[in-house]
Amino acid sequence: MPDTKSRTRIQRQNREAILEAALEVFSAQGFRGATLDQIAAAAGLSKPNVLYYFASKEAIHHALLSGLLDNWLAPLRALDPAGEPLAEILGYVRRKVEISRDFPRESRLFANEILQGAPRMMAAIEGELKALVDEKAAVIRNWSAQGRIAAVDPYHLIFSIWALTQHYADFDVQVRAVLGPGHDPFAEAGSFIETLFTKLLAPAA
Amino acid sequence: MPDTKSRTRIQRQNREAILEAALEVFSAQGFRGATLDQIAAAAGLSKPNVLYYFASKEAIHHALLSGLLDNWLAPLRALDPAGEPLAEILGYVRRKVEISRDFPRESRLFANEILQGAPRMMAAIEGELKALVDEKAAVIRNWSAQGRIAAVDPYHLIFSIWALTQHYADFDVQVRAVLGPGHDPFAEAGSFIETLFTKLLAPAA
DNA sequence: TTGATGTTTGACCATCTGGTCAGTTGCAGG
DNA sequence: CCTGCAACTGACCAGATGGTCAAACATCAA
Repeated sequence: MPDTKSRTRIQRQNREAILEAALEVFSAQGFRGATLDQIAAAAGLSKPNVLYYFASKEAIHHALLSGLLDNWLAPLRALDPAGEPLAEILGYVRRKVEISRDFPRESRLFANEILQGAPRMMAAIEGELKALVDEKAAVIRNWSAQGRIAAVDPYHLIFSIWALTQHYADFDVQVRAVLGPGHDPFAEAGSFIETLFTKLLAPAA
Repeated sequence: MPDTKSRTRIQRQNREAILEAALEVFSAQGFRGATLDQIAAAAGLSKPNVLYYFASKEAIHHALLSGLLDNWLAPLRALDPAGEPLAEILGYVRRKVEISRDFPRESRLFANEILQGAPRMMAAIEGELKALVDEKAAVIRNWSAQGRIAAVDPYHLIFSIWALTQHYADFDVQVRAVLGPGHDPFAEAGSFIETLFTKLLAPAA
């Protein structure tokens, strides 16, 4: 199992193909629902060959999840304490909507993991994720205290942004089934959610 | 497989025990992740005995899902076109929060199903669910047109209620991990979400 | 060309899992 | 007490699945 830093061209290509295929399969079927044969077929490789690049099914899943966390936290990390409060929060919202639109499989992979009790991500959630949220919640609380935005619980503000944006990726089939054809769920959601938070955060008169 | 309408006391008890156990296991592991052995163990029965009451794993899952839909739609169904608009919508929100608090496993079962593309629920979603949402969306749109609440897209209003309330059931472990101890997520969420929609729906001055 | 290393595969294995079945046990009505 | 049906079980099966391995094949520098 060659996983030192020295990767040949073929190694890089095949590892990439496997991760892409695994994302497709894991996000649609969950960890236990996915099979190595499905992943191998989707990657255009034989099963033993897949296991030549990754030690186990677990290892593939783990590689996906660790690669995911940074991208997942980036939008919140970019929230600037020195910026204009409402613009910063709406910017965060917009970035999250875009991520849901452009990376729905990643969102579903994450949702699957949390739904099952986050067995393989608890550490990251209690560590990195919580630390970042704590930090940004303090920033938002400060903005509220200064009267620059309405007084809201910053944690639940963040949760509500997660809930609203991820919903459109995770429950995509339901949203589309209910809306019927001729809709662009993410575009509509974007402006709806923006309105929602604009009204919520308007400072008291 | 005795599933006529005539059920003995033991039949009722054991079927109930199996469904309860299956809800626990399916909601935590997803359909493919769950095994009959787990369900049988959780129900305190042997595997063959479980299959004496239900024809297959599929049949158990199906029984759970069909029993679920009605309870799931009830809160929206209760939204009264003749009532006071804001009170009706906030009442719907409150009912959904309570359901997330009291039936988180059912919420996760549902979430698992939708996440995987709703393979066993598409019909119900495109049928019953869509019909009910269409009906209530028309009611809400009417309220908006009359200026009794702000002008909002009624579909995305309903989606946002689903997203916010179900998030606290489906992502419970994440919410608790981030909040840390000493919190009552559902109580806090309840008042946060109520505030959110109150501000959103306030009619234009 | 050749050897060495990296890549790929068919065949195989142990285990798990949904499901079957013949037969045993329990129980209620006569 | 007995009979007949409901309830239950151990043993078993076939297919799926994660993973192994020896051997074959490709690639490339010397």
